[in-house]
Amino acid sequence: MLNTDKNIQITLPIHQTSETIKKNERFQIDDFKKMIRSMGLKITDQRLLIMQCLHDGDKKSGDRHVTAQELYEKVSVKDSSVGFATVYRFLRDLAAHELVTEVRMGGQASRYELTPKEHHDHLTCTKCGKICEFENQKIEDLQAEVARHYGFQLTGHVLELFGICPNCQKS
Amino acid sequence: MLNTDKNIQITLPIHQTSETIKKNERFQIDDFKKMIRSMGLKITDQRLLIMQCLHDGDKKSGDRHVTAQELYEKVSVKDSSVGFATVYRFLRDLAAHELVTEVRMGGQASRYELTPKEHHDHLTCTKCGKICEFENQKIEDLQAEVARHYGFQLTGHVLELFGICPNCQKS
DNA sequence: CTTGCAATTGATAATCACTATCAGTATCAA
DNA sequence: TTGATACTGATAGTGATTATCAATTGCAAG
Repeated sequence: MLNTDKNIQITLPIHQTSETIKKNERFQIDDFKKMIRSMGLKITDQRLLIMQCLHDGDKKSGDRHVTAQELYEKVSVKDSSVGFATVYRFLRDLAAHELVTEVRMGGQASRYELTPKEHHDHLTCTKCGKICEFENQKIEDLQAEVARHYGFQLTGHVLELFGICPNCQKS
Repeated sequence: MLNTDKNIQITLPIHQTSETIKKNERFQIDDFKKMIRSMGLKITDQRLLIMQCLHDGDKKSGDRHVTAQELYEKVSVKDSSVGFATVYRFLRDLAAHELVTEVRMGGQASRYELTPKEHHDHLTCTKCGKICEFENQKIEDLQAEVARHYGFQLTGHVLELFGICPNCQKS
């Protein structure tokens, strides 16, 4: 059986004080509820938990881009009764409403992240894997122009620059 | 049984004169053989046929970006004994050696094209999978500027625009 | 040319990511 | 509280791609 709203904090790491937890989590949960409602969906414990896991991301690696499977596993740790169909379904809904951003790269499964408030692209070092996020309005404008030229209604883009970072250029 | 090297031109469109065919095809075949050898693979009739079909592309739509299935069907028309495993396998080898470029996007199957000499980016329809190629020097310049700004030595990039094509906007 | 053997092939089964189905369950407006 | 309706989890199904393996073939060495 799932936790109800008022005791969802028991799924959080033990070392945090319950004070901190309540304050932080309460804020996020309300936020999540708004997002779910904005899609015209009902609020369920499963969906809140999925959003929480999406939001937390992979704390170890610091990577917010998660596959559906990985997300399902994260969710399972906190509540093993949640089925993966629910995770996939909800992720699809979130992506359709652009509340999460889907990135699919050759061969691999799709990766998802909560759509960041400010858009950014990536500049990745091919040696050390370091990622710089950047934002360039001129490039965005030109992209829109290109799409318009071909009569496309632009819905998204992937811009990844690859290079050698300053550090790796030395060695 | 597969055609041998010396009569492979029988698979070409009938309306071309055999003179034209021999000249054009001879050139391409030698070219293809070089590419296959450069990967350290053996030259087989199947592989030559696959490359030929890849090169010819979809003459009707003018789209060179083909899925593995579509390519398999093209190949099958010319020689129905070629298995689809062979097509997939060879396509994977070609992609690994960057002789073909793979474009994969949300939900749909991968599309492949012989890696073009001149660089271009893609504008992909998320509904039907149609791909438009474009080239925009201003965007390239801005990318270089961004990289310079972060002290990166730029080595490559991926720019994929996603949207709804004019056709799919109607329905 | 033969020949030998490793590379290649095609058929098939398996896998992988994802989706549809459906009976049971939970949400929430009234 | 309640009932229509949305949601859920289990399961089976799909479509693209990959692994397996016995039979075949390319090609280099003789």
